[in-house]
Amino acid sequence: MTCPRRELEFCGAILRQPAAASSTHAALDDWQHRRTLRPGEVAVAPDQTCPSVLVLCSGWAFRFVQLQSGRRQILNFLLAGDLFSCNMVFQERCNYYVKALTDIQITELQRSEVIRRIADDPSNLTALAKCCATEAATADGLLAVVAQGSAEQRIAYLFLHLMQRIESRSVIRDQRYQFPLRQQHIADAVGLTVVHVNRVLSLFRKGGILDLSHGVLQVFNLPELKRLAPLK
Amino acid sequence: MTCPRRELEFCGAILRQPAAASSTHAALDDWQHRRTLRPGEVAVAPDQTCPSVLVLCSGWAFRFVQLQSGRRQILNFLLAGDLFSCNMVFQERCNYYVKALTDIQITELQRSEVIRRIADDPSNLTALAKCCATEAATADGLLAVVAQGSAEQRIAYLFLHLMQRIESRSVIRDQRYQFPLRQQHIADAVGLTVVHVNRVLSLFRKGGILDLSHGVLQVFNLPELKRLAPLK
DNA sequence: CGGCAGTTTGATGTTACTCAATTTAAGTGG
DNA sequence: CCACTTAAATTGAGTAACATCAAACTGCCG
Repeated sequence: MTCPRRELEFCGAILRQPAAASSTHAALDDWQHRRTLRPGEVAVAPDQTCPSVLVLCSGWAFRFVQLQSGRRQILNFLLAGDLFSCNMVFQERCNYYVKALTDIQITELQRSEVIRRIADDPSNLTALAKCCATEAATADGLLAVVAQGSAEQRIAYLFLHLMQRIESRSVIRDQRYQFPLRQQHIADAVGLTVVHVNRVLSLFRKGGILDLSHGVLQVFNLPELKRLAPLK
Repeated sequence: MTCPRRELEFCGAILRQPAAASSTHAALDDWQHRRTLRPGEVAVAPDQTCPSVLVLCSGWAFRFVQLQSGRRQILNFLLAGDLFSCNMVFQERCNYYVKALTDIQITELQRSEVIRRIADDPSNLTALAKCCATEAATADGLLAVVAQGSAEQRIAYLFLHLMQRIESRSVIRDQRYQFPLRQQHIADAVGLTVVHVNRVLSLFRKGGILDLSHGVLQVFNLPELKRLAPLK
């Protein structure tokens, strides 16, 4: 469709390419299916079994768990091409929600077919492994910074991390990034309150480091931002 | 050796069983190797390339990252049978430390052989996937509780989580668990200071919930402990 | 006995939370 | 285009949780 070529990116792309030596696009359509969601709509929830492997194909989404205290923890943000999670390849049940942040398109891949392709082609297995490794490293990094860092460090880290991921997908001009996050999302991702996130963002703005508004992140002082983030 | 049968547990056991239809134990010895470490010794560090897949075979260890602030974040604790991390199966380089908490034995598996066995037997792939899924879920859970929970909730969660894992490996009597953690380790795992961990532990003790001393965790009021932990 | 690592306790400081109100931005229907 | 509604961002004041600093205490080992 209007989907960019990088549609399935990391794991996804590599899952798609080595189809059984049949026809190119026509044959693919019967094991993959497209779905569209509006902002705020839930793509998967922990109680439902999910028969297919889900890949975000355009837009932004986020994966989170709901705590019984009423709070939620955003585990990560999903960008175009991201697998919802690597577990999804092998597990029917997931223990998290995925919600659309913007308008999104998601691709549903038939699980059995995905597994077959992985078993068939070792390079696919390697690709999946790389995907798992990245996912794990991301989780570790966020844990470390949330557990050990100050509010400024947490937010700086989150932004840098997202910036890198966006950069790997598209060309950035003038250090401007499309950033459809609300302050509440940032808060839920790094374990702060919205109010406090707001204060830190104000500080960053006044300090000439960056400005996030109207869904656009603009970085003025990248070195300073990097200095704040405690690892990487 | 003196290693219990559950040596390689989750992934490990399944990696070992389906050897190429050759002899049983004699043939295995040439692709796996045993190493012994004392408490505090480092098994792997981020800068070194690691030619083999490492499995903890006895004792306790922990995986952590060192932040430039001087703090460290313990990512998880390793029990007998645990793979150091699932990434290790495919990646030579790891971006974390693993350090012995007690006397430990570790098994080094030749990576190429491990990969071959996974590729050969689909059930091994499934086992590895299950291992990744568990690892990811664990990471997500810890992140959520560290980001969103109070000091008491964090510690309660960590303890419950470790208790479950110990239970899955051995029989527990009287709610007594071997727990070789120092308070510093708890602090570094859940993002608190030692002093504060100490206070919370005192509270738990005075509240008749549990007592951790001399390397033994004894739980008196399990329901209350569970009530504290915000998820699971 | 002295030294060391770990634990415990107290006093004080600071970060980040809570509650509450105001302002701005973004829609929506007329 | 303008009144009306709603969601998001911003600001202030008071508070609670946790950090920091410092010291004393414990058990252990040489």
